[in-house]
Amino acid sequence: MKKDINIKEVAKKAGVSIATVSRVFNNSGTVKESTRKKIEAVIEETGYYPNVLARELAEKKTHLIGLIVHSMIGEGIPRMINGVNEMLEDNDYNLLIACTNGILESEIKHFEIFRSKRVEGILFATREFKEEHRDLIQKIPIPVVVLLQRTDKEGISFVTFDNYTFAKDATEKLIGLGHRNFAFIGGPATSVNSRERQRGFRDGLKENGIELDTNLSRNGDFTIESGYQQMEEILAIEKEITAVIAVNDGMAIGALNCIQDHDIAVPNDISVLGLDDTVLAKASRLKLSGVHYSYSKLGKQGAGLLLKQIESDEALFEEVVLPYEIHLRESVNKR
Amino acid sequence: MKKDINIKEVAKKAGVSIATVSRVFNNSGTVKESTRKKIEAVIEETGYYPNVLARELAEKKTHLIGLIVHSMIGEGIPRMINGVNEMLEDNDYNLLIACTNGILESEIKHFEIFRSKRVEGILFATREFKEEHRDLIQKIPIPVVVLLQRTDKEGISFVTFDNYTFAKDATEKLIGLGHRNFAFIGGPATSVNSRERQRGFRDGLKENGIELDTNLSRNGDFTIESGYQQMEEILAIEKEITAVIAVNDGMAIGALNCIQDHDIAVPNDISVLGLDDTVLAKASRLKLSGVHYSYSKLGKQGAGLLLKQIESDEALFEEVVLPYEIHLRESVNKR
DNA sequence: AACAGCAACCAAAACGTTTTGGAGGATTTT
DNA sequence: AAAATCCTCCAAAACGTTTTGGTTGCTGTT
Repeated sequence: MKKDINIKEVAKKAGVSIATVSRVFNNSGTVKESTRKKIEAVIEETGYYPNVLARELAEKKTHLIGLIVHSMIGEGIPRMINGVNEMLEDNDYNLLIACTNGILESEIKHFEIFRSKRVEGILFATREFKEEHRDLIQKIPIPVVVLLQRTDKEGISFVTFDNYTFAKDATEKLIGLGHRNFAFIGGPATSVNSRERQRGFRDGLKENGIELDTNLSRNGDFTIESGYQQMEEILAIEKEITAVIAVNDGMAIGALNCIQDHDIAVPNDISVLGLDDTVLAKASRLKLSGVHYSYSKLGKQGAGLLLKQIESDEALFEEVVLPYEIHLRESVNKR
Repeated sequence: MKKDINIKEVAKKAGVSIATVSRVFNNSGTVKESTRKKIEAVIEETGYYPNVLARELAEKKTHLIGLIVHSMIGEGIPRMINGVNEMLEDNDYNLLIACTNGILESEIKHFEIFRSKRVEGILFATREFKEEHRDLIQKIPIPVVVLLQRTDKEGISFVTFDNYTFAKDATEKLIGLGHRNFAFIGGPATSVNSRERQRGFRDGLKENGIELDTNLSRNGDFTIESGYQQMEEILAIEKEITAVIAVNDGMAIGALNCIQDHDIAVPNDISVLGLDDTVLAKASRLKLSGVHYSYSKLGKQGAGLLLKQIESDEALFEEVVLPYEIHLRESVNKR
């Protein structure tokens, strides 16, 4: 370890007190032009830069935000982090990141680490928001904003997409195009967001008086392969369907490929839609339809909300639900 | 701000000195069982947890690593971060992240912020490693490991993939399959990694005595659309090619789609290979060939190397080049 | 009986800042 | 000419730890 020069040495070299050096560095208080010049010269000469740790200790402010996510993989979360980052950068905060793989113990551990690191606020994204999370957050005396998940109106702020609504909306768009025979490919039962989308889909059908064979609502694991696999099984059961909705693009692409491999025409025989909008949507020759929502904006707004809570003294509580857009592209047709 | 209880109060409540409380908390030194119990009871009761800032100030250790990346977008970097994270977690370090969009001023700024935050080491990924970066790193008295880029043997450690070699290797694989007429789709000239791959491709041809019409070596911008576009232009120039290599999957997919839209058979007429291996490779019905390398391992090794440098006193210098695998899938055929 | 060694603890220094309460001198006001 | 004000600066306290150097009293050795 190099020994860094500290404020005391600068003060000595400049023949002033450390208070004056501090004032010069932070532009606070009044300092005579000549002494300021002198101090600045010493700073320049010595390459002094302040020890932020000491400053933070004295100020009781760290300008640090903690972000806890369950995964880094996929298109969404990195974009979200990007958004968070932008907002923090604009406000001179720094970002501490932890990835938990959705393991509760790891989540708890990182809440504690972050707390003892004195972060000023925490952004939290998990796969499913549970009781334990609520308890955890309510026990912690620093602001927390939950991302990508509702918190069930318990005074914990969140910003998320409305999975239920856009899934229902997309379903109804297809119904509006004349579709009546649907199949659905959901994600693993552990994913709340997938369950919500599935619920939206079901309600969309129900409210339009359309029955669904429960065998035609299946669960994959978000991969392209599982989309293919589930579609294979759907086709084995029932060939009369005219539209397939998958909760994500990967499975939608898998389903699309499967259908085409069966020499069934997309979109003329079967329309395909993914409740998602990743690069995959534009990868195939036949552009996939889907729902677009901005993870980057979500991150930005979440961070903004958190900063607002940090500034404010009273614990304010806000729920933000972001908009979406349905993009019908080549994979969808009128009936 | 809540007032947190501090070690002094704990000491008072337990009727001991703060030194003893510190010893109990850190399991250092010897403490009588009975006093330990008493102190632990007070800690439990008050919910005391230490102020890491103060500890770090006293210890002159932050257990903090800074990661500076030029972008969060894409499949690679998030995986890399994941790898970094794993390694750091195992060693009880925390991760501070900044994203610069490749802007030099932003990079410099974050080096300084991180330094004054007293990070113990910095992982640095940039689009192109320049003079300025070398100067920057050599001026800074803390260990730095560069990721995804060579540093030109100047005592700055790095861990990267060997873009040149795998590109050449892949090219020669295709030559081995009988291909003689190539086209190439590179990235923007600003991307070193793309340029390296292009160089590998060229040398692969040259060493096998194959000429390349320079019009058939083109540059896109990494997007699917630009791959399509460049392929369109290639086909307009010369239809006799039998293999196309693109520096990334996106452009390879674009090229693939374009070729098929021209009713040219892949792989029978033209083989397609991307020097990459993202989800896109498995998205189309016809699985794309490519080169696989693990970003996650890169992150992990980079972080490991950095930690090693932090532990060790002498400035050690290491260059790590990670292995790759070439996957020939459906998009490639013998000639 | 004198002393060495050790367990258990404490007071105070050190870490490097910001901030506070004043002090000294110059300048303005009355 | 005295009083009030302002500018400039300083010494010291505060932030909450870890660590150092010692002290105390006890045990065992010679």
